[in-house]
Amino acid sequence: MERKQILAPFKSTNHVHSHCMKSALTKAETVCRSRGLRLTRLRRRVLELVWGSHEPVKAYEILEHLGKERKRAAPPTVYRALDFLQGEGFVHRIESMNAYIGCGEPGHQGASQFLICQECGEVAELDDDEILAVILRKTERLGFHVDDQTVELKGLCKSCRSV
Amino acid sequence: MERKQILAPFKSTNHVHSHCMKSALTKAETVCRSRGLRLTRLRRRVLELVWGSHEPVKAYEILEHLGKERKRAAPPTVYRALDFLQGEGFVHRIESMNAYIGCGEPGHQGASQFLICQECGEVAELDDDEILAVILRKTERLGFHVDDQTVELKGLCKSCRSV
DNA sequence: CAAGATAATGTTATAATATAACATTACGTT
DNA sequence: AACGTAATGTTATATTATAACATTATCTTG
Repeated sequence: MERKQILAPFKSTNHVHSHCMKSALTKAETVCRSRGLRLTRLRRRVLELVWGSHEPVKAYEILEHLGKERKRAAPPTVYRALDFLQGEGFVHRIESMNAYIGCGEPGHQGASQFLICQECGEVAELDDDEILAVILRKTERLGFHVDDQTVELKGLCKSCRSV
Repeated sequence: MERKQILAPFKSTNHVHSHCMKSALTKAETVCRSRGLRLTRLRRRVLELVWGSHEPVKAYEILEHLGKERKRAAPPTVYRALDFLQGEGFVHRIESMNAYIGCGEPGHQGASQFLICQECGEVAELDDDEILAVILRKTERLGFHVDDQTVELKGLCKSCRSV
């Protein structure tokens, strides 16, 4: 099977978000089980909160939510959970926004490219062979070895363009 | 003349840094004059400090330097100067590091790709046609219109690989 | 099961990064 | 010189993130 290159498309208007979230959580559970990791109640809840939308979520927004549910929550609580989720490929950090987004293919370890709509805020995630290939080709020519890529593209998604 | 695509290469060991800095400042002055902008003493000094090395410089590092030279300096002093310098294409912000680097082609308005060596810290800057083209091609296919790209590639530069 | 080891979370404090809002100064124009 | 605008100064505070140590939960093994 060919590798999936559009990990998360922009959503259609009739997309049922609860399905995305549920599917992501189930996938994360499966991956954790197979990797011998603990998707604790806290980590699961943080993952859910990140998956609350297809827009990047800030650490302190998550913190606020948690604060309503438990006695209180301090920043390390959230940052540690996010670190775990990031490390396992369940969420990604959008560097240019200091925010987090659910991974379209939970547990996926490749290099992603993010398309961020400045109008609606939604983010799509690609793992595009050709983009990666050209980046590697051009940088290798300079003797550079890429370990980690940050590719964040801001602009307008299809639906926002046509409004 | 073909457009320059390597705006700032990794430096050779015998590179004379004062020349880079001087050339960047001169260029910035010229560009400001032609755009009717004021490269004030403060802005010039901040630009110099960013150009102090080929590694990204943090806002608060600049602030500290300024603090030694003037009575005191507050954050807005630095951030405002950086905003100006960024806006005119004299420095770039490296999003994944919260830091700033001199633009290899001061005043240049294109989309850059940054190669960041995790060993020596040095940054090279590209404005690569092919990378840009593939990104535009693949995103346009999805109906997405790119306004702004962040491409930051972390890894090992040639000299650090061969050590 | 109990005891010890390890992993996860809680807690307190503080560091690092960035901006808002308003006051003052410098500069260009007439 | 007077005015308007741009730049900088100043104070306060918002936002983002981590260090360090205490406690609790879970796992492992005797």
